[in-house]
Amino acid sequence: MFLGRYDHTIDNKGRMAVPAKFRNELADGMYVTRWLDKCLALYSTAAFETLAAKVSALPISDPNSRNLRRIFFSDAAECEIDKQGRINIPAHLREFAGVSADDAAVMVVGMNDYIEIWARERWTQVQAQVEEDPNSIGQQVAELRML
Amino acid sequence: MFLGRYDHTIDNKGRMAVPAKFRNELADGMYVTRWLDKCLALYSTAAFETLAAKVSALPISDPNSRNLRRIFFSDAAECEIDKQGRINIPAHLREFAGVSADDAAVMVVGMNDYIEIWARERWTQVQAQVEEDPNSIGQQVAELRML
DNA sequence: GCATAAGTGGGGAAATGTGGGGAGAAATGG
DNA sequence: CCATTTCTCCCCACATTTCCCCACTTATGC
Repeated sequence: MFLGRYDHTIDNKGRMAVPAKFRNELADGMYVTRWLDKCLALYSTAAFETLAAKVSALPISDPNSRNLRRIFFSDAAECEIDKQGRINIPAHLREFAGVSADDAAVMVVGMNDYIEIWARERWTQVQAQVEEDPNSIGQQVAELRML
Repeated sequence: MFLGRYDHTIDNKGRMAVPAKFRNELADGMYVTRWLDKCLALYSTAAFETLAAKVSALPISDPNSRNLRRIFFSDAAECEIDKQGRINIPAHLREFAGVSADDAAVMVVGMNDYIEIWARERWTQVQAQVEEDPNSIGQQVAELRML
């Protein structure tokens, strides 16, 4: 279960520290790929394979399904963790997510069954956007509790 | 069943003592997250997992659902209790609840199936608000009897 | 009043996040 | 084919944070 958010950096060699609390669940390897809303997604091997199967099962006749499949697979990369607990994010993914600058600030966000990696500026925007919403996050969660 | 309220403090390391009477029910672990009215909620593992499953089940195709999910999981944290019966409240949650000052005063409130954590000032405000409106509580209780 | 438990504070060891150097592999150009 | 450059990976080093343990004070119960 990936929870919480962590302020990290991607150094000028493209390395990013994986939050220590996430490493156990990623011990069997991990995969990074591009994701919706201009962020990156990091999956454990098991989760990635499950998701890959689901994406592959989408009807090839549907244009949206084809596009999702393209996004998902074409930019995916396996990540290996070094002795300092860091992974290497491929250059094209760093560019996609807007974290290609030297020592770029990123937010690493637990999403229960996967992890999202955001340029910090974009993350604060998302957060601000949600806070502004009159139908607040708390309210929506409260409604979910009732179900 | 969580009952009663307790005057506690969060020290400058972010640690807060869990009321002794709550510890039995939280023996299997607990999770803290943001909640309505700028307070924090503390759940038992079972209760949190139920809620997390509901949030995870929201459709990823909807941008609002994606953002809801982001905020929910990014502000949640598993809490481990130390030998003194304390838990660590993550910094971003302390800020959210207005208890980021050193040795901040908090109110820990039993809410039957979960626990609320309040900055003491905010708690007294809420209480005062209720006192000002003597009819409302009686009225609501009366309405509840109808159910 | 005494014994036990509960809440609070602080010190020290270990883990975490980050930066940089250097060996080796891969790519480029002659 | 060789020499040079570039890139990747591994290791070490440092600052900071986190975690664990011990000690003290207050509250509770017999």
